[in-house]
Amino acid sequence: MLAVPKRDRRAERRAATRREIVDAAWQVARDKGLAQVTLRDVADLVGMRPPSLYSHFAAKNAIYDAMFGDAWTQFLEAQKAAEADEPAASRAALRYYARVYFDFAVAFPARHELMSLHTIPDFTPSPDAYAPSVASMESFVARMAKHGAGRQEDVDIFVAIVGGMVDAQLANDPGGDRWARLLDRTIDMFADNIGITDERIRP
Amino acid sequence: MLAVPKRDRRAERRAATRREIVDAAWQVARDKGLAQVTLRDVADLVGMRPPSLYSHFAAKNAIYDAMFGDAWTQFLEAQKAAEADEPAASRAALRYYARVYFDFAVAFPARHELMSLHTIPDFTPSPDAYAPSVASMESFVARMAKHGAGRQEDVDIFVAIVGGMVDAQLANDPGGDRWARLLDRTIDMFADNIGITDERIRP
DNA sequence: GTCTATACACCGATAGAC
DNA sequence: GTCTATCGGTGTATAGAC
Repeated sequence: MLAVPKRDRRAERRAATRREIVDAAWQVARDKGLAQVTLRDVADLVGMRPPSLYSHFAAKNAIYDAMFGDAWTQFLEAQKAAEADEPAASRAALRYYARVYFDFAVAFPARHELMSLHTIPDFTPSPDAYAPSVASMESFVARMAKHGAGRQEDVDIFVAIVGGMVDAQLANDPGGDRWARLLDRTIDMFADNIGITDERIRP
Repeated sequence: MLAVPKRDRRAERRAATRREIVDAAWQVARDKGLAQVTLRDVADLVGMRPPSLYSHFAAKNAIYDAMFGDAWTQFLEAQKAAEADEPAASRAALRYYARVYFDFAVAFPARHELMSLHTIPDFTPSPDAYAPSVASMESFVARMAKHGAGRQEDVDIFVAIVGGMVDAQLANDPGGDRWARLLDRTIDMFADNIGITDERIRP
């Protein structure tokens, strides 16, 4: 027997307020940096006093937790949206997966810092917030497997080198393209190692 | 005309106290994390009151700055010490460079965080503290050039993928060897791409 | 249920006595 | 050079107004 989908206006309002708070926290993170998010700044943006945030989140880290889940959900959607233009050829597909992740990360460094670096003291994502990250990884592994790169070792190397290119770009040439230009060639290195025989970029 | 090297006992004592403070800060970073270093904890370890630290460092970030220079000086020395066992064959040499950096970074995560990630808010290394990092990079580029991998693009990719392996290891398998085991194969990918023809590890 | 007012402990930093 | 005292700012907890 199915539950009747009765609307709960109170719950809707609560969820909307939580959304407002998380969005405000994103804005502060974008403007001042992830670690510079303070409850006072967030409260100012949503028109509350700082302690009022505790009616919606148990602690500051609970806001980070919601942001973490939010960020991976955003990437999951970006991943799904990117399916439409996914190339059929294996080498081109690998380049495309790397580019989708790279561009997503570089577009919003504070978000990438929260998603991938473990830089916020005493913050560990909850299982709920971690779920979209796992879903994204599972979807990614399935696609890698289609191109003969689904072994854990292959995926581990791919994830590490793409992450390394992102971090090098953000740390050493923020706003530039010094490592972005080298991404295709780096993925070709990987594709050669896996044994993919499509056309490639010469060093 | 050479300056007479006259000893300055006052300056020596000052330098020794600075060393004590920096070492205490390293210990706190090792025990609690880089961002968890507080002036109170450092002062406790050296037997001072927190404000007394300001007689030796202008600000907390000045301590981080000294640690940054210290860390890269340590790596510079590790690099020099590793020269003795450097393999002659190019592929083996590249693997060796990567391993020296990887092991150094993984041995002390908080130090690596300070050296490579830019995770401390409002901290930018001073030119003085940056100098040993530049010296280390110049020495590294010269060695890469000996093996035909001295172009900026080659070095950029090498640095990014080794850094990516380190970060993946520390973030996803701290204390383990899931990415450490894949480092040689990853460097082989790079060596193949450069056109080095020594023996290699098959995927 | 939601928000405010108040308070607390801790942080980096400064001023001034000794 | 080191101390005490103190400042403004932070995350957090709680009592109570509405």
